[in-house]
Amino acid sequence: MAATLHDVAHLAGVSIKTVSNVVNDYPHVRPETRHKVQRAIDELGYQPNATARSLRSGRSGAIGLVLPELSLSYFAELADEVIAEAEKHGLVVLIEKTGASREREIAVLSSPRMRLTDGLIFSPLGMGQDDAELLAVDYPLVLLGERIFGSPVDHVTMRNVEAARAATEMLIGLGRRRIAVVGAHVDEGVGSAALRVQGYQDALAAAGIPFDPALVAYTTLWHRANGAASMRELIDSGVHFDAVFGLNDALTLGAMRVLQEAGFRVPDDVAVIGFDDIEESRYAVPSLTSVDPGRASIARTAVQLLVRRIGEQGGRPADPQEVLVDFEIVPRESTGTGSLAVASSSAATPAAR
Amino acid sequence: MAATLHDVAHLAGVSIKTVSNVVNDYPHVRPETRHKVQRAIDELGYQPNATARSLRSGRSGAIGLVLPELSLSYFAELADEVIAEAEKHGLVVLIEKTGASREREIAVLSSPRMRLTDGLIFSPLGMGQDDAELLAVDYPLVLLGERIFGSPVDHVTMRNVEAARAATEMLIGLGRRRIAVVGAHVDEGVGSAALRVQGYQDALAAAGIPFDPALVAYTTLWHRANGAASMRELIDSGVHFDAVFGLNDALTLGAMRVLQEAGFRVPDDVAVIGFDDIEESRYAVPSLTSVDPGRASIARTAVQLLVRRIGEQGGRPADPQEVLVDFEIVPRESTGTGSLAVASSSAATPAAR
DNA sequence: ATGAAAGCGCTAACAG
DNA sequence: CTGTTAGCGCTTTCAT
Repeated sequence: MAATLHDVAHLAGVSIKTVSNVVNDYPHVRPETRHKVQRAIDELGYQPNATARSLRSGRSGAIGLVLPELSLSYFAELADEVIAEAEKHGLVVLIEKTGASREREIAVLSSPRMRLTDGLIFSPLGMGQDDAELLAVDYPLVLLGERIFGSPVDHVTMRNVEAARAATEMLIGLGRRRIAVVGAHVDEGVGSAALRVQGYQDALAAAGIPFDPALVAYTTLWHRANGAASMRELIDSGVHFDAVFGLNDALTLGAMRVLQEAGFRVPDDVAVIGFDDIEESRYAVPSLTSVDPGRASIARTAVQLLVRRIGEQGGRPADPQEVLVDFEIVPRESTGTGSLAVASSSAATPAAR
Repeated sequence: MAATLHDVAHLAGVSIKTVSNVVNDYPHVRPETRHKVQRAIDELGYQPNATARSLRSGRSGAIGLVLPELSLSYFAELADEVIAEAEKHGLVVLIEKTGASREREIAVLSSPRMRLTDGLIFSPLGMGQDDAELLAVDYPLVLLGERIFGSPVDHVTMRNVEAARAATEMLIGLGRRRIAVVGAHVDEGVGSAALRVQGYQDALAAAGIPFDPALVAYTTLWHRANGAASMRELIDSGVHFDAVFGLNDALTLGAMRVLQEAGFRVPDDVAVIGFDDIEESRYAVPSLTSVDPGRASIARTAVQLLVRRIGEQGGRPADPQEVLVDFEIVPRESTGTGSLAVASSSAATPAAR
């Protein structure tokens, strides 16, 4: 049986309040007493009971992170950064995955299991704008992503339209005119796909390039397999294109794979750019140019906003904030613009064998 | 303020015990009463307070998963499967990352923050055999990985030696004799690296191929960058090789990238096989043959063992179990043995442009 | 079938 | 500076 405050107090010959004071670094404790208590603590291997503490204080020291799936690199990397930032605030992270299902997302929002956290960072993929009011929960919540805007909670998101436009402009700047898009979603007014396609169209329009619907490949999910399948369809359709803008990196890597398999040279025949800048893209063959949407900054900001909300005393809560983080294009080989930085060897002797 | 049992009891005109009975599906409640209570619950939007429940019952319904890093695909995919399995048991997963630091790992083991969980699935990378006794904690713990054996806790691990041997034998079966290894660790008696190198050597010995230390590339971490750097060194060293066994996939993908950059054809000049079978390997160019060490099975077994431990009543605890899961080699293009399954198009018209 | 009451281990007034 | 005491919201004997 684990030791309690009582046990320590008893052993040290003081009251539990004093022990509590020592444990919580309350300033006004005589050094002598503190010492005595500390010894008892060490002797018994006392560890405060987090649950009891939490019940009493109303804080658990844990925040929840709700994601579609961890095996999608973007989310895994995001989770890593959320955990790192949470740790700086003394918080631990409970991860719940929804598989991008609207029902699961809604269920998690009202799940009592999550009552064990002080607040949630919520990244939906199934819910849409119409579900905005469901976000008005009675605990601190920070929304991520592009599914819902104008909700009553803090929201951290990226500049999808601008970033997609910049990516497309880069391809145009390379002289490409037949730019395919992989990963569009059918009938979706909002969400990452719609916004990024919007940016793509904006760029075309600004450059006076007509939009050709035949160049748009639709998928449901954004996994590698979907990108591969889309590209296959695109190629089979016989449509001509000289560049590809993939709406996320996983998708794009799958597409690029099929592209090469089909005999296209990247970037010579087809220039390729992705979105997310996951680590893998740096090591693909060829390395994939991508848009870093500001993932690290999103994670940091989300945790900070959540911590602020959690810390809000009963008073008047601050107005919900919408934070847009900055993006950046990371040029690599797939657009022929990258340095060979990653894998260049100072004296790479191709070593014929 | 959230409603409590009292509020509900008051509104329904019953005692809190009755409400509790309803909430917990206690059988002996009159349907009529149950109904009345349910209405009060709905009306108030009552949600049981997980913390209070946890304090009273001694169970939080959360388990901890301690990993080196989520952005390593192997661990992200493992985490995904642990979460899925935990959910089947009604458990939620708290993830803590250690960055593979021994100090952090040891700290987490005794961290009161983790007292908020009912048990831990612990995957160390920094701790070693000498730290085995530190695992004798007073809460349910399931060990993963190959850093520590014979500890006093349940342990789920893979057949490293056999799997590595099988991988090497596959390369030998392809007629390769100069097989390089990427990712070995210096001075390590135990751990994944040592075991897998062992399997590699066993295979060589069994085939009568002399072991050439010049073919072993050492790294510290197993990230893509390390594999890339190692391969660069190997190539620069001028040593001749016709196959590569990478001790994990990330590493191997980095190595394969550099290999191709340096002008080697895979698998013609150099056959490549990895270890872990992460999703990405299916979409690499060429797709990477890999050893699936039984990740899904490890996740499932670990959760099940932990759940069993958590459920153990005060009585005599079961003896610690060591579970070895089965592995499987997944042949793909990098060894010239793979089907084109992933990306083959039934009618792939290479579409000259 | 339901109610009363005693804590789980801790924090936070409030005394002293 | 330290002790006493009252709960946080819930589960759980023990009665009734």
